[in-house]
Amino acid sequence: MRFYDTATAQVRDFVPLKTGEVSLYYCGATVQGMPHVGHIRSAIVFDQLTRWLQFRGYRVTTVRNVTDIDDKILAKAADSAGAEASADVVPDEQWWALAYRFEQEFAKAYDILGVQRPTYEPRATGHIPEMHALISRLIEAGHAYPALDDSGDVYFDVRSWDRYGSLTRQNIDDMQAAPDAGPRGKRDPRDFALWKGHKEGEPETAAWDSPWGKGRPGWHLECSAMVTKYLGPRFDIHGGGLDLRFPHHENEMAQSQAAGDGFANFWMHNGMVTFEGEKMSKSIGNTVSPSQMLADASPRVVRYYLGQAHYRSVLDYRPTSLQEAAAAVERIDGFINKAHAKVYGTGDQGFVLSSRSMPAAFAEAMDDDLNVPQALAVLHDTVRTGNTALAEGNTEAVRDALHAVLTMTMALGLDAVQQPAAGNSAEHAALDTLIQGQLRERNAARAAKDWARADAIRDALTAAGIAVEDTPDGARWTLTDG
RNA sequence: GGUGGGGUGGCCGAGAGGCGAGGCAGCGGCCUGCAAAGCCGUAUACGCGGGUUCGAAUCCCGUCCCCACCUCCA
Repeated sequence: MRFYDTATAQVRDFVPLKTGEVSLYYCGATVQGMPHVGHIRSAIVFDQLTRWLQFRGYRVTTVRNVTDIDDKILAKAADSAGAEASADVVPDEQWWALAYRFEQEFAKAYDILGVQRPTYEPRATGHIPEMHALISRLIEAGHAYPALDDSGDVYFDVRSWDRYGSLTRQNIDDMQAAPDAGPRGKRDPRDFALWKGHKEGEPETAAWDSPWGKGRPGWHLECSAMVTKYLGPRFDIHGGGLDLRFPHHENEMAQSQAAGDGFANFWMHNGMVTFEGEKMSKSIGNTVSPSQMLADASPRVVRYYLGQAHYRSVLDYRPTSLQEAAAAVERIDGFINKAHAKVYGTGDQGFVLSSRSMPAAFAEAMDDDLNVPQALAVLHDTVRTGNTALAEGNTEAVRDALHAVLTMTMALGLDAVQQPAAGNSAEHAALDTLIQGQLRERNAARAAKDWARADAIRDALTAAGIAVEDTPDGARWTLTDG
């Protein structure tokens, strides 16, 4: 198994630090607003990674943080005072209530799209003591200092750490300084805040006591403190969006290593979702939310769409994208349904993920830096083989293809999405009874070569949203919707 | 200015020296009473200009364009 490691800029063999176990940390959301599809892609990518590692037999410990305190959360909560209620504004909302409200929106989207819950999902505000400890270590080691003014901030001393910039292979002196950084009591404009002193006007609830005065944590520090707490000073993989490479991940790495922690063995970054060629982001305002996508497509289709490209490539969203994904998913599902009926009849057959049913080419693709597009090509090839077997009535071959297809969809997490209620419900059974009656009548008409009557019955069913297909084993019906 | 990543057929999207991944759409055919679904076939694809090689989308040189990061951002 090998992955691309951002820190070394190459694909390297992946060997876990502890045999049989993998520790994975990936950056979750700053819960300052509604999730958009870019956030969700990242979660799906690392979910695919987690599932694949699990499929390969590793015990995976996954940590995804929630940044529940930051400038924007405080600003938005402040803005909500006396504001009109709207889609994502609750008047007079406390910052912590706002953060939790959006945290739940993210959780909802993750759940619907089948993103496994991480082993731990720590919130920044719950780890203040760990952060203080890390800051103290850095100050003692001479890599951090309290602000030279009276802001109460504590900064990381970039010049004191000669490996600063190594993650992104940048030279400090070549970097552009922040536009309006100002002196702010820093030794170097690129020094970043580990601890932010409490400011006039900020709520008291957003300030914690510390050896350096009241304040709140800096963003980069949170992650370092939380990774170490849950995964130890050295762990296997640190993930996140490509946009977090700098400064966020660079700073995390600098402060943790300067404090003496080994930190991540691999850095994995997912590509951005763009909309008409431009990065989807809250600041540009060109975002598409998961709920918008889910209004047009089933969760399975959305999951397929967001997970189909290679994780490191840009995924450009276009209006027709979901329809194309839907057609591909229908092709897969059409085979699964027909094959299932052929092999197991109407009875439910529990299916267990098994490496024996996994085509070698699929596994090789996944092992090779998670090459999902190539793995999907294998999946589609298997569907074709299965469809041919179905047409030939070769039940053995249909069963093999079905098992292979189910295994692959499970490995990709496509089976984990919440499906619309169907299948075994009483409603479905009632509907089936009624439709079977119609189909019997249609069959009688067909036997009598009364095509007009046969087609009228089919047209009526079609109009009701029920598609009829004639197969070698008789007519089948499916709901057109979704 | 610095650092990364790209430009592949109508669209999406893999590959990275030698039988044209896969999906979507299109066209032709098979199947069908007709459909649907499925299957088969079908494309002078690799930004541009040079070069290396028996052979280049893949390597080298040059060149144009795009995106991301350097400021909160998955």
